[in-house]
Parts: sequence; C-alpha cells; structure tokens
Amino acid sequence: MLPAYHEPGRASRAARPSIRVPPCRPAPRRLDSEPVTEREFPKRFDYREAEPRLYQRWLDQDAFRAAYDEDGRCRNEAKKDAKPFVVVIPPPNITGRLHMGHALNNTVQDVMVRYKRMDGFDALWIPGTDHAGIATQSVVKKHLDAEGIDYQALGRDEMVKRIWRWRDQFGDAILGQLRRMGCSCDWSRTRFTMDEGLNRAVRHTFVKLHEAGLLYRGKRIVNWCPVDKTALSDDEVEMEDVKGKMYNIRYPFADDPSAHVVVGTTRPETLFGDVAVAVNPNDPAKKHLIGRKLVLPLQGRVIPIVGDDYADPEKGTGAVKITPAHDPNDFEVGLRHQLEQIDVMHDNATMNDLVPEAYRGLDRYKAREKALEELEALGLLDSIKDHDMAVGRSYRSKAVIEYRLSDQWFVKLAPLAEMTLEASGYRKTADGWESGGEKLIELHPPRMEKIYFHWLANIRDWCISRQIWWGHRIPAWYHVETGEMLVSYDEPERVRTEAGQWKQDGDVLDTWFSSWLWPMSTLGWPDKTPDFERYYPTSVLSTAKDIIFFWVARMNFAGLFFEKKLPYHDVYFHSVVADDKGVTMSKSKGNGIDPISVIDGATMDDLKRPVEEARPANMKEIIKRIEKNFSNGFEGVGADGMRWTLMYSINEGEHVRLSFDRFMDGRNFVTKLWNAAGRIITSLESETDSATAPADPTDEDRWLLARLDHVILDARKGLDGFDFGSTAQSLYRFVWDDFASWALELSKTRLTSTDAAVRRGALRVMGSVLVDTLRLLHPIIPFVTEELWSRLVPPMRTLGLFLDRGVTSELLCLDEYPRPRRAPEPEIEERFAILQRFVVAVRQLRASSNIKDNLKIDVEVKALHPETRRMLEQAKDAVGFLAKIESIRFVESRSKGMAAQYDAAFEAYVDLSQYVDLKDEVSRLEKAVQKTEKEIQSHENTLANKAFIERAPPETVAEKEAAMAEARSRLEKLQATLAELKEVTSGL
RNA sequence: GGGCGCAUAACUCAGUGGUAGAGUGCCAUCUUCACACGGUGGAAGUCGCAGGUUCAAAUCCUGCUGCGCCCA
Repeated sequence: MLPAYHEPGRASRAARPSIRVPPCRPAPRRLDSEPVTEREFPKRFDYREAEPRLYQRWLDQDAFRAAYDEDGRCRNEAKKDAKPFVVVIPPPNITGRLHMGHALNNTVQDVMVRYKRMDGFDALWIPGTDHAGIATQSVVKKHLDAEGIDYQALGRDEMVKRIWRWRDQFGDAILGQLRRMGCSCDWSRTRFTMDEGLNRAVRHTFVKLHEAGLLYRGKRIVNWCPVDKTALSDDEVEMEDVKGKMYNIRYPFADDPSAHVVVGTTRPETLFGDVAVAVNPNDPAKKHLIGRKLVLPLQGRVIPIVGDDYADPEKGTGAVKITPAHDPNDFEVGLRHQLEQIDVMHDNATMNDLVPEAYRGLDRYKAREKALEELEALGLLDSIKDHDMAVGRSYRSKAVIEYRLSDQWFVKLAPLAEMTLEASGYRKTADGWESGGEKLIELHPPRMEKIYFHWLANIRDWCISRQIWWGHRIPAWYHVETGEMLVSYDEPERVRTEAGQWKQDGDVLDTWFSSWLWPMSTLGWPDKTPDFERYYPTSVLSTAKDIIFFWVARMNFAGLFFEKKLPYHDVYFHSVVADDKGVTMSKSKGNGIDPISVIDGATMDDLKRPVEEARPANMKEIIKRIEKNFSNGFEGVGADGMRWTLMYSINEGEHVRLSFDRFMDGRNFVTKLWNAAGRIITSLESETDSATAPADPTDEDRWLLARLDHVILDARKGLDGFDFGSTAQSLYRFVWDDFASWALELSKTRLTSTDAAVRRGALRVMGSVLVDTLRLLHPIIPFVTEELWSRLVPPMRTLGLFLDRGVTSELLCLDEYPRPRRAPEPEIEERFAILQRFVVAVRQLRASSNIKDNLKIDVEVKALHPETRRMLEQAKDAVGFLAKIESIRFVESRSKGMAAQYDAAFEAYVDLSQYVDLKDEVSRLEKAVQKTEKEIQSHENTLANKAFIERAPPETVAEKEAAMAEARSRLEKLQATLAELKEVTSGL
C-alpha cells in the first residue's frame, strides 16, 4: 500500500520531493461576535477508511435486499406494492479477475439499480458466477501441470473434485471485488451456474428440447480446439484476417501421368484426406473433366473428379480438392456425392496413421512444410501465391481451430430464432423478414438491432457438447451394445436395472447452455417459485456487445420457448473499453488498467507487471511510459473516483478511452463535492440558532433552486434513457459551476451574517439543495454521498432547516430520488446571467491589468435597465465578494480615463490608472475591438443576403438585427474608450 | 465481399440547422477564512476531404480517405 502523500507522478513533478507538507492556514476569522466552536472538516474524503465501513453498514441494514424473500415473505412493508426492478448480473467467470470491462458494466448496473431503488422500485440485483467450462478446466490443469500432476491420470472424478475445490477457494473472488466497487447486489441470492438448482434447470431444458424435437446428435464437422481438445460452437471461434498462401498443386491424371489438373489449396497438409476434386459443371473450361480420375500426390490413392456448384470457376484454378473430414463445405459436397470421409489427424492436430509413415505424428504445420518440400521435389508444386484469408481461433485458448468430424449434440435454432424475431418486432413475409411488428424488447444503442437481426435471420444450429469434464453432464445414456439412447431428467430406470449395459454420455454441455437460462434459473425456474412469479421477467440487461449472440440472443430463445416471455425489456450494450490510444484493453496486449489499482493505487512495479507478463510487441515503449509517468506509482482514486470517471466517459461511440489521468478527474470531482459540502456542513454545525424564522429565498437562491430542478430533469432523463455520460456531465456542471463556484461563493456573505434570519435563510437553501444534490449523485458515487449524508442530515434536522419535506431515511441509499419541485423561473435565470456577466466583466478588467487578487477595487456601473440596477444593488455584497470590489457606485456615464467593459445590460468602469499601467488595458481593448468587428461582419454578411431576409423566419431575422445593433453600439463604445485611453497613455 | 462505428483545440470528448464548447494539458497570476485534487484570467480550432440540399451546414444528403469493430 502506498502512503497517501504520493504524487500522481507526472513528469513535471517527478523531480519534486515526494513528501509535501500541507501549508498552514490561519484559523477562520468569524464576523460573528458569538464564539463558535467549528469542528475541523477533513480536506479530503478518506475513502480508504470510509468505503469498507459504509459498505458494511449497508449490508448490516440489509439495504440491498429485495422487498420480498425467496420464500415470498415481504420483508419491507413500505415496498409491498412497489413495482420490481430486476437486473441479473452477467455472471463473471470464476477464473477471472475484475477488469475494466467488468468495472464499467457493473457500475452501469449499480447506477441503474441504485437509482430505481431510490425511485420507489423494489430493486433486485442478482449476483453470481459462471463455471466457464473450458476456461476453468484449463486453468486448473495448468496449476496441476506446474505441480507435475497429469490430470488425465487423476481421472475424471478426482479432476472434477479438484476443480470444485479451486472454485470454493478462488471462485467468488471477483464478487468480493464488486463489493469493493460498491455494487448493491442482493447477496442473499448469489448463484453459481453449477448450483444444484441450476443443474436441475439445465437437465429440465435438455429433456424438454429433446421431447420437442429440437435436439439432435450426429457426426458433423465441428470447430475443434486442438489445445483444449474439444468442440466449440461457431460463436466461440474468433476469425482473424491473415496473409496466407494459396498453394497450387498438380494432381496427375490416373490414365495419363503426363497431364494434370492444378488444384488450389491453402492447407496442403489435408491433402491426405482428399477424396475427390470438384469442378463446376457449368464451367466450359473444366466440365469435360468430370468423371475422370486423378492420382492423389504423395498418397497415390485414385480419386474422382466430380461436378459441383461449390467449385467457383472464378476462384483460383477453378478446381478444388474435396476433403470432407476437414472442411465444412467439403463435408457438404461429400454428402452430395456419397464420398468417403477420411480423418487424417489426431485430436491434437498431429497427423494420424492414415497418412504415409513419414508424416505420422507430425504437427499439422510441420506436415505442411514437409508436404510442400516433397511436392516441390516431385515437380508437383505448380505455384505459390499470396492469399488473404481468415483463420479461426478458439476464443479461450487462441489456438487455430481445426475442422474435425465428430459426434456432437446440436440444438435446432431455426424455430427459436423465428419466435425471437417475431417478439423483436419483425414479421415474416414471402420474401423474408421485415420490421414493423410489435416490439417487446429494446436494444440500446438501437444500432445493435441490425447485428442482432442479421444473426437471427441467418441462424445456424448450436453445437452444445464439449469434450471436457468440467460442466453439466449431458443427461443421455447409450446402450453399450445396441447403441440405443435414453434422454432423461434423472438416471433412467433401465440404466439402474440393467447394470453394466448403459453408459452416460461422457461429454458436458457448453457453458452457455446454462447461461442462457440465467434470468430464469437464478429465480428458481423451472419451479414456479415465489421469486420467479414476482421477479420474472427481469427489467434490464447490461452487457458487453461481444456476447450478443453467445448470450443475449440465446437468453431470449430460452425465455420465449419455455415461458413465452422475453427475459427483460431493455438491453444496454456498453462500449468497449480501450486505452488512451483507442486500442481495446486486453490481457494479451498488456494495456489493461486494473480497476483495483485504480481504486487502491499501485506501485510502479504493479503497473509494469501485466505488461511484462503479456510481452506485447511495443513492450519497451509501454514500460518507458510507465517509468516516466508513474515513477511514484499511482495514488489511487477510490471506488467513487473510478465510478465517476467511468460514467462520465461513457459515450455513444464504440470505445470508451481510459487512462490513469482520466481517473484523477473523478477523484478531483469527488474532492470538490466533499469540500463544497464540507463548507455548508461546518456552517450548519456551528449554527446555534434553531428558532429564528429563516429569511425568504433571495434571487440567487431562487436561481439555484431553478438550476436544481433543471439538473434533476437532466439526470432522470439521462438515466431513463441509458445516457449515462450526459447524466454525469450535467451533474458535473451543476456541482462544480452552479453550486460551488457561484451559489456557494455568493452565499458566503450571508452564511457569515450577524443576522440569524439571513444566516438561516442561506443555510436552509444551501443545505436543502445539497441534500438533493447528494441524492442525485448517489447512484454514481455512493460512498462519498452516503458519508456526507450522515454528516449533513443531523444538523439540518436539529436546526429545522429543510426547505421541502425533509428526508425519509437515515441511509441515503434508501432515500428518494428527487423530482423537480418548483415552477420554472426563466426571468430569474436571465437576471442571474447578467449578474454572472457583471462579475466576469470586473474580473477581466482586473486581470487585464494584473491587479493583485488581494487588492479590492472601486467600480462604477451604468445599468442599462432599472431592473438590472435593482438586482445588482440587492446582490452588492455578494457580487463585491466575488469580484473583490471595495465599492460599487451607480453612475450615468463613464468618466474620462476610466477603463470599461460593455455588456448588453450594463457598463462597468474602473479607474485603472490608480492601480496599474494602462498599456495592458489598451491592448485588451484592441483585441476586444477586433473581436467585435468580426462579430459584426458576420452579422452583416447574413443580413446583407436578400434571400435571408425573405426566406428565414421573421423572428430569426429580428434576432440577428438586434444582435447586430447591440454589437455595433458596443463597438462604438469600445472604440471611444480605446481612443481615449490611447491618448491618456501616450501623454504619459 | 457485406455491415457498423468514429473523425471537432495538443489530448479525451460534448455539441440535431442560426456568431464553435467542456475537462485535461499549456501560459500568466493567486497560499484570500471549502477545496492547490483549488481560485482567477488567457492563448489555442479552414469541425477529415470533395461535392450537394438550404436564406443559412460541425449538424441533413452523396461520394472519398483514414482508424477501429462485426459478419461471411
């Protein structure tokens, strides 16, 4: 753990000593004559101390539990009739550690769930983990390898036992990490995809699908992973574009060895499995060859030339070798021509005994090299050409997949896909599918629909058997002699009575075969449990888009097929997490940012480790960058800081780019909120008067309350519309600019007033707005807001200062999400904007001449409307405080020699000569003149355009004309002032 | 080959037709009684390119280029 004083370690700061002593500040001076005991408010939110304490408090008070228990008993009367809002977690893999994708996805879910929980819903977020068959088995296997244990020798039962032990030890680690992030899951309902209950759901499903005729078993070409030695579904294969070679090989005619057909292939090593060569029967150049025989090079077997549309005359040589056991297309051709299927490889992709002796046992690539050498030597290698192609890799082991012939179980998906298309708003017509039907599901962002539709409309059967040990056993038994098959929920009667005659299928089911039931099985399905009756279907699914087929579409299948209801009505697909260069974060690239490092901080070595493990091509460069930027490590920003940055960074695009720097933005925001709130809280704590009636809200107060209502609407709109980025941006503006920079600063003169009514008036509004602000922010940054709530609410209550009806819960997470409360006040907002412009104008005058901040100046103002004058007079003290003004005098015109700022509503004059040299002011005015001239030019161009006057809406024309007139009058004043000051300065 | 996304300040991104915005970084300045993880002011952009629609285009349409992703 790093000491807290570590600098973030930017290059510019690296040279500084790492320990910095906080500067001493003088004790606050009170204007009030009463002695006040002000408790010191910590300068930073101590998340290390607070986060575990607050999370425990939530757990102790069952804050995350649904309103109903699993047995159907209501545990929260207040929410007895509340509408459920249910989310099931995409169950993380038990071998996994939390990565940024999890952090993002689970923050999204927590934000939604916390928002709905506060907004009166019976919120339920079901957590759990996935057994991840292949991934887990291979991780445990690796551990055994390291101990020198051969898992095959252990045997199936022992191996499975070991994997269970591993799961018990490490499997829920990631759930603990989610708690660190603040996730508000109902932990009493934690599930695992291999729980007994979920196993029953899987068996039930298998049997029902079998009864419905949607399951079949057969010898098919499957995607074979030679590392994990199992079949994979199409979706588990990642295609990768590579620059390969097209090898053109001469196949001599059997009856005329001097002539040959040139056959193109990218995989010469499969030649030993060739059973034919195909040409297109419509190819005038080749069709006459059909029926002739060729001699298979290296092997000597005689094979026929067949005619098949699969051979494309345009592609390559127009003649293609047919290897049914090693290619899915060739497999189909083979079936059409009743050709033999010759499998020439072992399950680990080495050559088997059906190839010439010299090749046996060779790896497929070694065999390719050898075959090419030999063909070359025989003069049978016609040519080699570069060829762009795609190879498939296992998404788990990354091994290049091999197409392999084997016995597998499949689910017929076409009927399920049809149901799903219909439920997703598509109608079947003679020409295919068209949109316009009733839509029971919404995808966000909506562009995902196209991808989803395309996959559904071109559905392929799902290979569900896996040749591994870790997973749900296939509930099918085969008779050892007759091959008769029984499919059954439990072990069939005959299997028990006819001992030794039956064997259960040795394979397990694809992991996704349990995942697709997840929204149902977590609620007790197939039983009609109270949970299932109340909480199914769920509300929203938040997930990564790369599992839209693996998981989302299939959950829809299961929900519709078994329960006639889609498992949720909204699916939110979050963006892919990338680094600051836009490259997708991944373990293998070493560019991942560990969320726990972001929360807790990390040493430089911690940061380097994943890169050194991954050894990416640009490793040196990355390491250099880390050493340069993080010589002191990374300090850590707490869970809230991380969550804030994640939400703030979400956009509609494909990527969310993240870097350590960006996480500091989140921490800074948390600190800003902490300190602004602290300023109000300390004032509340030192307030001794709890009786005096608070003064009515001032214009500034009413402005702040109006802004609060705006931001409440923004936040709700954003959260309801899955627009998390804009929600965060709107909240940021409100907290930093409106609340902290303006309202808080403006309220200071009143907060320190000797008049109790004034003081309490300011405290009431600022405190009440802060109460709502914490509510608004809580779903995104739960810890700091809960902590501030516990410090803010008691004094507010003691002092009787709630502007509205107060709070309903000791815990913020169980309080209510705000709704707008007041009528809009556009005229107040307009007036306040003038006030803001006035403050800025004076500050600019000061800054242009480098007047020191601690020097207060005298300002003269000409208000162009009586209303403006009234408003500025009323806010004189506060405005004076913000712009460091000694005195404000209202005048009718500018005195000679005074510098000026011209606004549409006022003119502000300062006699700069008494403070500084006027030359700086002259150059500022010159720039202002230029800028205004440009502005006028642009308006002139528009207004000079006859077509604009004629065709644009009259109000737009009027607006332009008014803007033009205002700019012209401003320009004249600027020019006059400039000329005069120039005269004055030149005379000096 | 088909589809999708992105392209706006040095960086990361907002911006659904009417005078280009924020945060970071940069420059200057300030340890003033919430916050230096801060305040104040400032500099910084032919809105990827080329056409078109429109009185008016960063914004709508078409084409192109570059980057990223998905499918075959």
